[in-house]
Amino acid sequence: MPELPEVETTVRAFRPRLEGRRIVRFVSRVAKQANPSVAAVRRGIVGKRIIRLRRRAKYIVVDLGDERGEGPEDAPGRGSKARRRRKQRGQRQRGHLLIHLGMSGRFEWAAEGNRPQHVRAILELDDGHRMLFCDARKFGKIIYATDFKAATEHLGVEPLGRGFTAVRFERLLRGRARQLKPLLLDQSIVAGLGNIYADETLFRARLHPATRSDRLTSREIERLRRAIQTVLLKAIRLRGTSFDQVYRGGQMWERLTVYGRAGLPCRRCRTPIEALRIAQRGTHICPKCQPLDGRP
DNA sequence: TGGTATGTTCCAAA
DNA sequence: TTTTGGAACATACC
Repeated sequence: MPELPEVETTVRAFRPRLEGRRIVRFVSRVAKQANPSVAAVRRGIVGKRIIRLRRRAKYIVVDLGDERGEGPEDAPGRGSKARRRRKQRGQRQRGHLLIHLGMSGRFEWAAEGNRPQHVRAILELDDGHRMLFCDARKFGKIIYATDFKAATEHLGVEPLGRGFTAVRFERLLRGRARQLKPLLLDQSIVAGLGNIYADETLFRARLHPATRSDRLTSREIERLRRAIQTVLLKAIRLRGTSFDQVYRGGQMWERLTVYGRAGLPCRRCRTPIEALRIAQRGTHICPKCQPLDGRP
C-alpha cells in the first residue's frame, strides 16, 4: 500500500484525533520494528504531547512536545504555524516519532467490533483512544529520534515541496547515468515514489523506464518532474490506491494507467500494456507511448 | 509448491 | 567510483 499518497492520506485521516493528545502508553509486540529499541521508544514518547502530525517522504512524523521541558528547539518550520501553536501551549519540541509503513503497515483505531489482524504496536492516548499499528509483513519501522534532521538526512528532495525545482531535478538526473525507474525509486534522490507511482509517472511523461537519466533533454526532464507532481497530487486527491485487505478507501486503483494492467489496452493508444522486469521490480509500460528510441 | 507482492538495506560483481 | 544484481527481512495470496 504505502507510497507517498497513502502516507499523506493516513496523516490527514489521523491528524484530528492525534494532535493535542498526550501519549500515555506504548506497546510493541515486535522488538525488531522499534528503533533504537522498544524501551527507548517508550521512554522517548510516553508522557509527551503530540504537537503535530505530518509527513516527510514515506514517513509519518509525530512531533512531540513536553510542557515541563527545557529541551532544545530543533523544530522544523522555524517561525511558522507549528512554533506558534507550540508556544501557545507553552511547549518545547521534544523528540519525534517516525513511522514507516513498509510494505503492509497501516493505522487503525481500536473500537468495539474492530479486531484487526496483525496488530504490532499500540499507542494509547490521554483521551482513552488507542491507535493500532497493524503490519502483516513486519517491514514497518517505529523510530524515536531527538534529532529530526539527522534521522532523515538519507532522504532526497520532497517531490511536492518547494525545493523540487526544475534546476534541482535536472542536476539530480544529469549528475548520474542511471535507468529512470530505479532512480525514481531511490529515496535518497527524490523521496516518496514507490513501484506503482514510478510506473504511473513514467507513463505520463512518456518515458521508458530503462532510459538513462543523463540522456534526457531539458524538456523531457521537465515533463518528468511535472508528471511526478501531477500523479502524486491526483493520487492524494483520490485518497491513494486501495489494495486487497491491506488498505481500503482509496479510489486511485481504478485510475491507474499502467500498473497492474498488463495485457489491457493503453488508455491513450489502445496498445496492450507490457509487463517488464527492471531493477528486479515489476514494471509496466505502453511500448508505443514509451519507446526506448535507442538510448538505453 | 513456487512465484509474486506497495519497501529498504547490505554486499558483491561488473 | 558508480551502477546493477541478488539476497535478505516476514507474511499472505494465487
